[in-house]
Amino acid sequence: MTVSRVINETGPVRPETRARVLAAIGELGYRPNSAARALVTGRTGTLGVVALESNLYGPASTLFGIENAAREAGYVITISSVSRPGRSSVADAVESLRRQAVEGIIVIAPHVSAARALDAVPADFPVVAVGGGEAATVPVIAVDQRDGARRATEHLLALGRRTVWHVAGPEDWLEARDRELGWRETLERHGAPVPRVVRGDWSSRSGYEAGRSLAGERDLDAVFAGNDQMALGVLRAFAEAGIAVPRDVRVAGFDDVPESAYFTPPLTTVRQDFIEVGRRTFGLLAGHMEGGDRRARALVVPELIVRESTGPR
Amino acid sequence: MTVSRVINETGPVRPETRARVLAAIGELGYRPNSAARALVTGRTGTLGVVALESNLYGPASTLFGIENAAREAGYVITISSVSRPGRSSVADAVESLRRQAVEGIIVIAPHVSAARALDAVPADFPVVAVGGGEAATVPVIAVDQRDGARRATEHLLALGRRTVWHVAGPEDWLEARDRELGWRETLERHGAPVPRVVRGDWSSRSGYEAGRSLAGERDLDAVFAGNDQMALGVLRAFAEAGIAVPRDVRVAGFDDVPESAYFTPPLTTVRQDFIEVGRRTFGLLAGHMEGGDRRARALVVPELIVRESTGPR
DNA sequence: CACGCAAGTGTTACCGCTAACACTTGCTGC
DNA sequence: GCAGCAAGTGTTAGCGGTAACACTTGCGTG
Repeated sequence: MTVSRVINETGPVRPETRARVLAAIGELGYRPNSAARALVTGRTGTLGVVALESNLYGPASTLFGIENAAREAGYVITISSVSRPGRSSVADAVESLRRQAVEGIIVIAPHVSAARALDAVPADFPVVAVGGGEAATVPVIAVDQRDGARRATEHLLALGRRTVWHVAGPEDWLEARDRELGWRETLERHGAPVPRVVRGDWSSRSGYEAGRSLAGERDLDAVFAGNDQMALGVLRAFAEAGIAVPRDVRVAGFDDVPESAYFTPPLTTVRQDFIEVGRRTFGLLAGHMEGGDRRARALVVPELIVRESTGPR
Repeated sequence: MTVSRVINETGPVRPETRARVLAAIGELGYRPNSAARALVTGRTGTLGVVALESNLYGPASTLFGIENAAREAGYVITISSVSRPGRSSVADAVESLRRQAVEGIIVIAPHVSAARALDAVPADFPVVAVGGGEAATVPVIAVDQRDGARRATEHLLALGRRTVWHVAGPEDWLEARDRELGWRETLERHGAPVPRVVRGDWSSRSGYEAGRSLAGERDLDAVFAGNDQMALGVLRAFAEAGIAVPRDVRVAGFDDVPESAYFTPPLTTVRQDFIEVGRRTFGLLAGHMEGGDRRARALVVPELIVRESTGPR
């Protein structure tokens, strides 16, 4: 019992006794048994993260932001990855984490089906979604995708472009929807014609194919790609087609991956602060665990980074 | 007791009884308490991963490969991230995971200081390192960096280049050392002069600076960059300096990140199969946990991917 | 000088599960 | 007809901590 008091710093212990306990701990290599402690206290000090098994820059960065904030608050993180987002796979991951007795769960899967899977989680269990959409029944933190898309689109229009074409992400990704929506709204508000949407899957390859498809269009003078990887593919396709960027066509992306400043040409893009997203996500979960509102929302504002790909050159 | 038997499928239970138990479980929403189970069995079913807090493509991919293999084997993964590799930070992360009573630890930190931190782990505790160097006192799995560097360098020499310059990664990274070693050995074996090494930090920015520094060199006709991000920076610097790739200088990278096929020009690079590394890492740890050899080693062979940046065009 | 009280330490019970063993039942084999 | 055995189920103890309470000691107070 005295040992317990020394370790947890609860209750009074004579300094000399404390020293003897600590000495014995060092000598014996004693390590408290976390299972026994969890059993009696009912707390595991563990949070679960459902992560998409992808190297997409955003999700991976967010994961580390969460881990950081959680560690500072004394929690450890258990991950359960999901190869493709889907209602049942996300539900399975959540169930697997709950069996591990995590105290709360963060879902990084900005996907329509993931949002649906979370509806099934009991209201008294703390779950938070990153980018989970406005209709979610759990607290959601997100970067304001619509606003970011608006900024990029307005930037292109302000350069005197007649309209802006869009290479969108997969239709079942909420972020792709919001970016497309922000782009469309902005065009309409400015009275610009809304061209057909070319859809990719976030990969550079799909951006390349979109770029080849766009290269044949007349009246093509500005392209807003749904992320930087697809923008890279577009740049590549245009280079092969002899279309000069930014002279003939201006191109913008989304995310500001660290490489985008070194594309040919350097890419104008919308920066998302993923580390901040991670930290705020943890904060939201912590609030939820203390009985906060299930309808809590947090928005992170993105920032337009202007580089040569839309430059006046 | 009968419930325990049903859940764990140990011992005989009459089918009808099993059905009733399962029905009750469903009805009550019963979930076994993992802490209590861990307490009595002495097994937590948890593995720890010490990961570098970075978006480097390799480590993140490896992490998912490990998670996948571990999940299939019935383990869950707890991560402890480290902002910068160092003897004490890695040791802290290991200690933090051991307090969580993980059954084994995988360290993804191919860094000299990480290797030293692992020497301090007791021999009877299962630890495996990814890319931990040959001198490590724990089992190590690694991609054969020297061989990959050799392939890239020989490819450039075979194109009739007089010699190959190298943009190396940080000196305290084992992978950077091995790639540099493979490059140097190959030049020496072919009787080619060994130019000065330009060193970066894996980032595109550092590659760009290296490229600017190289752009002033005479006799520059081939560059082997330590990873694809730095190669991208080199390509950018050369483009700005009016050096045409591959016509004037040929450039190769390392990693085969998905974007490298869409660089300008598409990048010749050395592919590492990180998912395979992750799977084999888990396998090695599983072997270690069953009392395997602490001196076990596993090598994954990389593959040269030839694209336009070294092309004959 | 008896009493109350705080500091410091110890005792007991219990968290929820499973290993080990005990018990009941029905069948097989001689 | 009974020993022996397997199937199926129950009982007991203990994993290693902590909450709650009990106990001793020394001190200040009326």
